[in-house]
Amino acid sequence: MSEVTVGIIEDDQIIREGLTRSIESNPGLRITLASESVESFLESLKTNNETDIQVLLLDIGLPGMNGINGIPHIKSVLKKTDIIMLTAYDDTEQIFQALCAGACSYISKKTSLKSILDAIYIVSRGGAYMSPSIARKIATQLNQEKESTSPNKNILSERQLELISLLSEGLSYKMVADKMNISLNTVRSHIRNIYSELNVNSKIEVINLYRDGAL
Amino acid sequence: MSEVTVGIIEDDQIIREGLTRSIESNPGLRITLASESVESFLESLKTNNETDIQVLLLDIGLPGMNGINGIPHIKSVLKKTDIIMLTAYDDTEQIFQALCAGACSYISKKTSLKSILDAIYIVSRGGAYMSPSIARKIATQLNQEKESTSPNKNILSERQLELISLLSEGLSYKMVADKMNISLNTVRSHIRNIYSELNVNSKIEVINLYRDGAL
DNA sequence: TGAAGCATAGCATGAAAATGCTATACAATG
DNA sequence: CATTGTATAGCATTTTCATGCTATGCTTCA
Repeated sequence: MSEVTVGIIEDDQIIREGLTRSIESNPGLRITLASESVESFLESLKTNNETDIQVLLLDIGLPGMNGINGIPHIKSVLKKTDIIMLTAYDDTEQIFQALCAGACSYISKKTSLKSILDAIYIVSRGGAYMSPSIARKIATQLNQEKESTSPNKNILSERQLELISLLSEGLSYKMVADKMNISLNTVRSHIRNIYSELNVNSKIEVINLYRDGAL
Repeated sequence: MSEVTVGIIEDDQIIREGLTRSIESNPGLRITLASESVESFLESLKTNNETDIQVLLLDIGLPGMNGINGIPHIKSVLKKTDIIMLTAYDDTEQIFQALCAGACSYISKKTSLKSILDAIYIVSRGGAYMSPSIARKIATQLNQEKESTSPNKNILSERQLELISLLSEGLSYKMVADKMNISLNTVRSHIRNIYSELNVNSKIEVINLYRDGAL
């Protein structure tokens, strides 16, 4: 397997050069561009006509544009580059913003150098790396988002939910009946019961509730 | 540090017993309960009055209630237990459902035994473990909620999107027509055009695309 | 200036869904 | 042992949807 090309955007010169040295000392990795801000990074890309960056280590706290806001700009030029956030801030909000903006991994600066190198390799192979504490924050956040005390939570039976799940895939009553091995009329009965329990009167409304995790 | 107590719910006897042996052979870990279904697990908890399970390995494909649907039931009894999904299915939808339901980690059954043991330790210390490929799926999913990789992105006009938006709220054609101040037949025309542009043939499919941010 | 795209509108028809009833079987529960 | 809840099933009716056509007025753009 050929070399993995790596970029760095990090404003702290000591950290940036330390990372550069560590990465360069690794035979499978090569730094193609290291900058101290998103702006200068994008400019260097243009002037050097450099596009070979498979993995980018990106700080958040930067002079000028911050790392998260910079992601769309970077992605618009380097469409195939995978971005690893490498940052001191690791609160849940920032993690989510970064991932939603297009980062594929998020690592705390406290992480060992070895783990950072591991992460680069993992990402270059199409994976993503999340440290245990960050993975936990993601899990906790996801699980709270739908922990809503919806009044409709748990009022439907397993069978009813199964039926809704099929409906939500776009199946007709007839297809649902076949798939669940029940008659078309039974599907209708279930639907009637579900509608009256949820106080709705169309498939769409039920599916919206289902997809919002309200059931 | 004291022993980590572990539970297992897995219907395949060979896998269940293999895991049990591997875990028991590890001095820091102890199996307190291994069951072949959520139902029998909950029952055993009751009859044995067992509540000491710090980490639970949970399969999805189980007889009776599936693992994801079982999470709320388990959590209602074992509030402090951390759940690791250990399963053969690893599509994005399932991963998200599991995490949203309250699992803190998700591991493919293809994962090495060592990684599974690592995951148990990590979780018991308050972290979470995501394999590279699963972490990547999570990152991709989060970021797709705003990205436009879909071939259907931007192929619909403003007016068409407005119409879909109303449809997705559960309005009928008639209600949409009133709200948009156009005739019922015009709504039909729009729908026809939308269906042919998206290559679908039902409201549900369009709304699914719309809600997935694919339009 | 003519083609292309979009929004508008109509008519017609068969398929699917929503809704009104009733009814049986089984398990759990008080 | 009667009640409640759930899953099953049937029939009938009205409404809504999906889809086949055609057609006009308005931009935009080559």
